Amino acid sequence: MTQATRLRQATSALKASCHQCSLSNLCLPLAIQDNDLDSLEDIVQQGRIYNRGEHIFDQSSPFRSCFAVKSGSIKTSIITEGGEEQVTGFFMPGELVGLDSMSGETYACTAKTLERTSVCEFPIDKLEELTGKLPDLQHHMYRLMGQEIQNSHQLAMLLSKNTAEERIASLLLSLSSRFQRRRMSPTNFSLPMARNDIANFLGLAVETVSRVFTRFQNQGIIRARGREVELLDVEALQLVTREFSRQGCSQ
Amino acid sequence: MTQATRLRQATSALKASCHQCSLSNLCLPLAIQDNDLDSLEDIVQQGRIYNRGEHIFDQSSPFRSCFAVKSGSIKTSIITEGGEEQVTGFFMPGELVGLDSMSGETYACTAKTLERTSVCEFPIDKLEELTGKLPDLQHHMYRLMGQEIQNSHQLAMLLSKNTAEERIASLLLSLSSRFQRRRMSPTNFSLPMARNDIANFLGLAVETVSRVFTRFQNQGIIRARGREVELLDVEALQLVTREFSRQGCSQ
DNA sequence: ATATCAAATTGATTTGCATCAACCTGGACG
DNA sequence: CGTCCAGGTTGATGCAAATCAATTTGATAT
Repeated sequence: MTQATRLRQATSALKASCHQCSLSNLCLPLAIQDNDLDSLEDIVQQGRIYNRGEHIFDQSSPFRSCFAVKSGSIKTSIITEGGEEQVTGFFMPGELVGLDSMSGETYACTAKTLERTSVCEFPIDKLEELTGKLPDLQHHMYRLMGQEIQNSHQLAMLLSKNTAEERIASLLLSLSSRFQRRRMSPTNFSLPMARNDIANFLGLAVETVSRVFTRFQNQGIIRARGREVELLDVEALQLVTREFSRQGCSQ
Repeated sequence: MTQATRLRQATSALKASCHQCSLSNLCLPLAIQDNDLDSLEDIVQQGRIYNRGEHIFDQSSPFRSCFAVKSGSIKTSIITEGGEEQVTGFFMPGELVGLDSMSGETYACTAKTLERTSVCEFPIDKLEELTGKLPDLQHHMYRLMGQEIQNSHQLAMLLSKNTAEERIASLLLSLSSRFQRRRMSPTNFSLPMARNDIANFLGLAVETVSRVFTRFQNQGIIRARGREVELLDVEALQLVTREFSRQGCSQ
């Protein structure tokens, strides 16, 4: 092993090994032929490990990279001039954070870890260069960004048309399916975020979130103690999310 | 003029002339060097003229193209299983419609004209191919999609944190600045959409929109008669949008 | 002109959730 | 072991906006 190699491995900006990553079927490698994976590995940087509550990047600071969650979880939020916070998303392993910032020279939001979290960093200039060479990767980026727009539209719809119960049921189901895709239990999981974040994300007061949780619990739909949640009746939850529209087209 | 040329010009899929288009400083050409403009013209199709209320594309139908508004205006909306509509955006000349659909094989929303409207059509496969060749164009697409995500986050914030007055003031100011960028009066314009669409977009009841309009009118902030709007006191409007956060950080 | 129908306005009442306030719970730490 | 404090729960009250209901206005056709 040369000194240079040893040095490179010692720096914090280690190359990540997408080849061996367990998330390669969720993350960017998903879009890439095996023989092109090297070129992705060439640009990716292994980020350091963050403790709970640390900032990955801050709103208004220079936009340099997108980040893929490797383990742990992240919340993104916008801070208004008045100091109000609006949580815009929660991100789980394999998901890409920072796409909304592609519109400018600075980050459009702040990304904060919800627990001990590790990430992979994709410097945006190199990523753009690479997507120019790999049509499949470019296509995947478009897909991801399109999906992000849709998610955001879904959130807007939830906020403008649905009751507190419907919003919370939707969030629980969304988390459930995302845990499932990551080969974790879809009915028995630990919420990565605090009630406060849930409330903020869903446009509710903390008290309301709390009340809905206990109401669901009393109805036997879920069992919750702190952040530990068990979905006892998924169908009932799905029913809740559609309650509004069911009334709209009854008879 | 050869017969072939004459024929080509007679078909509905005429090539658009981006070179001569007055929107070239707003639309995709914005991102392209003059000498590359030809390659954009090669893939763009001049769409037909649509009357008010016609559909440009429908949710769940095969996703083929993005559309740039040439004249007129468009609203996009999602229809839920329950038949509920949620307006997700309004689009003015030079703006690109359909970016949210890049995530899948079908359109994620329905695009409907709000008035007599003409569009340019960009077949998505050709557009992707071209963005692979023109880094500036690719960069611009990323920017546009990132902006779309941000817009949607802003909307979510508006819906979850702001009062009816604040939402409507925001919309009026957004329209105002967009008219201004198009060299139309920022204080004197005609709303392209009905009260109903405004209400739906902002998560309000039509009655509330109506009431806020008259309240603003009585306060001398605007003058409105049907769709004709005059902004009499822009500063007051801006103040309304910040009222919430001002209270949050007073003292 | 007049009829017709959708869009918009205005008023009265209800309601879901925010807000205010008090109290619990559990983990960190001296 | 008790203290502290943030995070969470529960209860009482108020309010902004939805809903229900009735007109009015405006556009299009007859």
